[in-house]
Amino acid sequence: MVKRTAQDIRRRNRFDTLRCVYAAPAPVSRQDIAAATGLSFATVANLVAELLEVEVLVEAGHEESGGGRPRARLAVNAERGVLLGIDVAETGIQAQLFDLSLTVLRSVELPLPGAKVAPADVVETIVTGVRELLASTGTPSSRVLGAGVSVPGLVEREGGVSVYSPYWSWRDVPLRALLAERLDTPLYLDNPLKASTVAEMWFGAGRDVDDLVVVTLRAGVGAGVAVDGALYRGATNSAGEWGHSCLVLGGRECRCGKEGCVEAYVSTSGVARTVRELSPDSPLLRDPDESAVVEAVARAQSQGDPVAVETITRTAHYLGTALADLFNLLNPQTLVVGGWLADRLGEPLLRHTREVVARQAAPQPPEAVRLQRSTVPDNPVSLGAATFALEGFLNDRETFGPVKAGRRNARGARTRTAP
Amino acid sequence: MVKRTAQDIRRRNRFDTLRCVYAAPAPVSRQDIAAATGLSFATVANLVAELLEVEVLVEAGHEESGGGRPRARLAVNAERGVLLGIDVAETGIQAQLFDLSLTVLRSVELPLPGAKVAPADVVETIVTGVRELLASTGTPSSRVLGAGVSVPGLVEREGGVSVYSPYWSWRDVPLRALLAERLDTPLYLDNPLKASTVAEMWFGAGRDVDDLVVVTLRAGVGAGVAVDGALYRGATNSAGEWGHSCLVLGGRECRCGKEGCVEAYVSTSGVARTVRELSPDSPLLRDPDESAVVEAVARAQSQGDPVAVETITRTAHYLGTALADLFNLLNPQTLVVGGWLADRLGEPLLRHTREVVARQAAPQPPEAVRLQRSTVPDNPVSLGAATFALEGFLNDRETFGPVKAGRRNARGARTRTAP
DNA sequence: AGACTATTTACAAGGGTTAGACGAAGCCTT
DNA sequence: AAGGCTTCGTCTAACCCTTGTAAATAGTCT
Repeated sequence: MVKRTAQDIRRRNRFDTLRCVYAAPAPVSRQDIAAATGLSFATVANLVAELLEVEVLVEAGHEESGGGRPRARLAVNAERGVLLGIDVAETGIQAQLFDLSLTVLRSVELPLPGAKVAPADVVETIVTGVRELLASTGTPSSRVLGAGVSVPGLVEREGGVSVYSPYWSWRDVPLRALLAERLDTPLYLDNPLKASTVAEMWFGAGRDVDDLVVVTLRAGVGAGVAVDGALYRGATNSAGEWGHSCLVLGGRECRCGKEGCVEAYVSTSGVARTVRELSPDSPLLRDPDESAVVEAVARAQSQGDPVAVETITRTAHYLGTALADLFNLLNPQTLVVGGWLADRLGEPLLRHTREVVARQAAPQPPEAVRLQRSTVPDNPVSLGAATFALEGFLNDRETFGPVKAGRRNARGARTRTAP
Repeated sequence: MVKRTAQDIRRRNRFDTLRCVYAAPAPVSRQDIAAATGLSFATVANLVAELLEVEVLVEAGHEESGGGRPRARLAVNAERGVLLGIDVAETGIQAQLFDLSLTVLRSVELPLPGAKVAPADVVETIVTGVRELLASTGTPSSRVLGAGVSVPGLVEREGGVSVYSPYWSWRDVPLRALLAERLDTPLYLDNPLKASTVAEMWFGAGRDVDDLVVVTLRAGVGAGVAVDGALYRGATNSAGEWGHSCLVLGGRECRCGKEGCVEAYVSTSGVARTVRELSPDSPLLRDPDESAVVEAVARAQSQGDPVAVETITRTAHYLGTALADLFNLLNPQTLVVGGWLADRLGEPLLRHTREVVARQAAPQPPEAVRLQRSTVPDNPVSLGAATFALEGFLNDRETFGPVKAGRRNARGARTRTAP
């Protein structure tokens, strides 16, 4: 059984406090934070003092006051340092440099060799990308607070090992160790589903929600689950493998070897297949590339093309059925749909899906079924990876010591004066 | 956001400590508890002292010692009081009286009126059952520490309200309030899935596991999820509604109105349907009652009857597929299958199911896929209901105050002697 | 009886939260 | 310009929880 200590509470409260600051569109006051987190004002003041001390937060002006001392406004100190977020995908990597407010400063995309990709190739590409990001922005590596790396597949997080990667058939590749030889910064490894979920929790629809499910629709599909404000990882950090859940027993063959997987219906290739099933010689299939088909469907449906419209309807039916199951099983406060496919097919798909979900999720009352599109801009995976680095930094015991004697003494407290 | 305090830690540790004592087949020492929970010995000694004080635990002899002070053995004080567990099902209720070691002292079953069942009927039946249990055992009601009531459907736990009950079309019935008028004991309301899961966590396969999924196969089917040693409830306490997840899009009609639900395949009626599909005039169907069909299948398969064997195989295929999805999505340490159907079909079903799950849960390594039958004897629902009452009692601030001044003073500690 | 050993108990220290007193910083009135 | 009023932020003492460690305890062994 995992042990829980008082410091976990503190850590959690620090997270909540900071999440509040990130979540707000404008600088917030200590009072706002206390109200939002449910913590006492004293505690918030404590935590904020600590965050100001290490310069993660800064004071940013004051609120208007109608008599009485004006509230100080707090904001993230974007200048405090930078974070790296790296999204390793099948065909290439995207590396992004963020300031501490998690604004993208610069990004690069680098292809991976087309043939069999070895761990060394990925390491080399990442290192190149990182060097380029730092060089082009003139950032000394001392300012990097941490780097998050997302690799597909099963990841053993603490050890920084890619346990299994489907594309490249990796087994137990100690990726963090390999990268640590080349990069001098704290490294955090996880997979894209977890990264997207964390991004959504800090900066997206999960900001003011404690239980949510994030579903990502791209070439593959998957889910991330957050319970009680924390990412749910399961026993071996592989919770959320939802893409190969069975939607149709004995249905479409899936690339995983099974039949009827969710992914065979609501991924990029799944949608393309739906088009082919509906109308094998539809002009939508002119370009055989599956992404192109999806783009074509998106364009055509807005002009009322019947095949495109029916494709959307069917996809919504598949997706809605699968999502209703998630609602019933996990009962989240809200369910977020993101990923390239969801972006492309956008509101029309979601609108239909919402109807299906509402119908199928009975006996859940309809208002309990909140379904929304991801509000995270740009690439949620690299943002999420950077967020892992942020979380890691916030847990750094060097910076955020247990109520440091130094600081407290400086303020004259904590030193027992009596016998 | 829900607030976390230091007392939560204490409460949690108290639970863990006691769970240890319950879990062990024989009385355990403080050292055993410390080892099992990962707590320091001092803390365990603290908690045990408190539990001894309120007489929930008693010392039960000493271990053999090869030189040195022998370890004291601790056991639950069964005499400390009694708990009630009430399982309200479609056709009748089962009420059980437990001592504090959660041994059944007596049970009664009472039918509910066959026609439309009103809340007052259920209340009346429960009250009758409880009176009978107490009268027949000569238990004064002052010895009852609490009563747990399981009702099917959606339950709003804090309020003690049955939000929706499918059998009787109840909506927002304030069951706890109604019962409180008639019974003078703390009441805890929840549904059968949650109850079974909690029973499994305290007394079954979840004793030494922090993340588990409990699947119940009866007339209906459902799941319960425990995360991090605590029951996962979701946003509105309705997590675990798994029975109407889609297994076959457009498949068998389900009584819920949807098609292809898990429940239409692996419930009692689902199995009977499988038999009918396989061989419409099989002798297994002689008795048209669905439970009787399942019993017949269980008997016949052990004699190698081909229809029965094929029924088992198919059911295992359905069940295995559905369970593999749960493994992939939730990644529990272990998955427990219980319920009348699982009891009847027993090991043959599980053996086949295990194979299917192992095949379909890739890329999970096979050893990560632990699938076992429920080890809770008798009725897990009423046991779980009683466990809710136990948990409630353990959270009672009267009994387990925050480090009570009284007790501590008696022992001479905690009173600052200096200025 | 005395030595030895392992278990309990007691206690102080350390980490956390929080109410409440008090100084600080603005508005407003006189 | 001074003083009242009001609200915010800091500080401190009090309380809750865990835990390392010294002292007391209760057995076995010689």
